[in-house]
Amino acid sequence: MQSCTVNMKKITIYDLAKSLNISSATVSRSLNNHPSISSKTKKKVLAKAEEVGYRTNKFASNLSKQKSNTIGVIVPKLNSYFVSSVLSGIEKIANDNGYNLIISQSLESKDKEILNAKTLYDSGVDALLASIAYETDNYNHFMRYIDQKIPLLFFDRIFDIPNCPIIAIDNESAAYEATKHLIDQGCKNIVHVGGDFKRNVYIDRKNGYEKALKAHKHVFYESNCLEHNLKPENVEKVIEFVKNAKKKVDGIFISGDTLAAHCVKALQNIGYKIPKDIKIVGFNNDPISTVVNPTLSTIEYPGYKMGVLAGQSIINHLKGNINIESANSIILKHKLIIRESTKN
Amino acid sequence: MQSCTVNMKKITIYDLAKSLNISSATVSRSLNNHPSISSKTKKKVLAKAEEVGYRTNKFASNLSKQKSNTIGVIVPKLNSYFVSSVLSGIEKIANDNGYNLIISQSLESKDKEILNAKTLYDSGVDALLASIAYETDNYNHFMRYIDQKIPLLFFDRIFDIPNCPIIAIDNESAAYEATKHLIDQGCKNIVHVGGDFKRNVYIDRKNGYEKALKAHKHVFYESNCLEHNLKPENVEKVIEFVKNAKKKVDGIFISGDTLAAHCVKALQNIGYKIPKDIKIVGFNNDPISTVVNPTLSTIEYPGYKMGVLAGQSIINHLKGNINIESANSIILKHKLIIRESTKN
DNA sequence: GTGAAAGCGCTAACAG
DNA sequence: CTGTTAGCGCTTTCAC
Repeated sequence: MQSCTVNMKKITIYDLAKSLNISSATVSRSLNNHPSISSKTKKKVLAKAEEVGYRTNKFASNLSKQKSNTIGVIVPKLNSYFVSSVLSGIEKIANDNGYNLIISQSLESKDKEILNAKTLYDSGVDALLASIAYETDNYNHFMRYIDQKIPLLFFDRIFDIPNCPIIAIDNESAAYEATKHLIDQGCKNIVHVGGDFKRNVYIDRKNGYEKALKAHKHVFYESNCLEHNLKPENVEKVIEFVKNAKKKVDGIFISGDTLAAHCVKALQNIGYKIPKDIKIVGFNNDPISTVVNPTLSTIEYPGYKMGVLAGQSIINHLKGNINIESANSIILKHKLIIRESTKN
Repeated sequence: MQSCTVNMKKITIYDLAKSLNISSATVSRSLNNHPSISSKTKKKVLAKAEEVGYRTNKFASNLSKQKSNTIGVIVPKLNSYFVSSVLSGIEKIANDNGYNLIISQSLESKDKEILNAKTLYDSGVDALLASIAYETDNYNHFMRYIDQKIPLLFFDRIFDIPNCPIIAIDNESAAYEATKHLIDQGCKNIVHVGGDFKRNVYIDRKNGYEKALKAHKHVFYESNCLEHNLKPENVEKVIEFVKNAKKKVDGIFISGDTLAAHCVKALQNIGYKIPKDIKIVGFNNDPISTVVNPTLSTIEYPGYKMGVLAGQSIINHLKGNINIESANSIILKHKLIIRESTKN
């Protein structure tokens, strides 16, 4: 590796062409491994390029080719265990396939999401992967992608747009299993704490909770469903609810491990025994769930895998391996993990 | 918001120019809010642009302007609480200032980091923010940025390159404080578990640990320093060490909360009382540290803030507000947070 | 197998 | 205040 200490001007294919006494077209073709170039010239060009440290100018190339080798990603927020697992998977696949990732976060704001979608469009991303914000209630801002036939895939927090692939888990049946597990363990009055019930993820889970109750001859009370942003700061709301409940709460299904873990601690602080008095199931299988005492029963939520599949799926689209019209929905398997917080 | 269902061709400034009977230059200037255009024409152009759904082509613009409004980021790995906090901060600032972020992860591999650095360079990032991989042992692959005067900033895992700004915390004194705290609490034989001691972050902490011991008349043993990748899977190594230690271990300073939390649990499982038998201090103030029982004393490590500052610093450079030659190092304040795991 | 030349869409120096 | 024009660096069609 030569360390180039001279502050050299950026060199172009013309420079290469000149110093080799060939045309810039030949240089370009050689660099792109075009079949109709003799391997001799190719070698010559490559060697020279290496020698002088030539690096292609992607703007020019993209402008000319009208594609960017870049995939845009919009997530609700970056600093979440689940999201960063997904991103890690996406990045792995993208990178392995020579794609760059432009990542932006909506911070759960619809306006920011709209802006992000615009910016990424302007940036000429070849495809967009999105997981939508709490606030977002329509998909107008994504129509541009669809109109321009830019592959668009939603993961986790999804919209059901015709012909638009999605990757998610079956939140409803996951919630059903979680709730059923609590029922099986003998819980008589199970409370559900979920995120914004406008979002597919959370309304699906609520529905699963409801179905499980009804399927097992429990009464479903709307009032037993707490809508909550799932941040640990708000653990008090849950605690208050439990304390003030007319009928003793003996089971809680919470749509997030971090909050669940904090609930465990907070409930213990005011004298409840977990799992004896109250059994708790979380969601996500965050690392936190194995550390809290008692360890937390939860739903395994395959973030990294979701990212990998999202990446592969969109890249397949881009490479034309899959007919983009045949929108495929991928539903990943979840898994109920039973730990101490629901033991009998 | 009009939903354009027709699959329209992408429109350019020439289209706008033609339909308004003005020159493309005027359109361009209007779009960029150039001072020397009458607000009347500006309005006209903007209106038309909005009407027909014009979006600027960044490749052309970037090619012409030789800048991309894009900042590259290389992190060791995406799925870490600390990293995602930093990224969240960077993204916030970048987005507020109209910059895109291209994010890539080295997965702690030197080769991948080199490749990422190349790719981002090719992608024409205006600046690069990097936190280096475990494996990386030289900065040749960053020289290109320096040669081309592309602002380069290291955060957290840093290299000391002349004139290259860094943002980090004072790991040595943080470790010193953590160790001193254990000493103050009466620990007589304190073990240190750190990451790869080649990395500044971890060697600095080790040095801080050593200095604290020596400053307080404790003997420093190299053999009491465990080099470790800090993944919870390897908690056994720590446990084995503690069990087999000739002199009873009564304090552990661990360079990461996740591992520390798992150590707490694992040690409890084999009969140790925390903090009575062994006191433990972690690092990072991850959410996990407040959930483990006993809660974990740790060093607060301001990830989000680090990201914000990294973003601001690099954007200031880019905007020319700060002389790029005056490389400024920002050392963020850390804070020892005392919780139950070190109580007496 | 290689070269010439016309773009890709936008910017900016220069002219008016 | 606005228009003309020459690039930015690469790709690609059409010739040879």
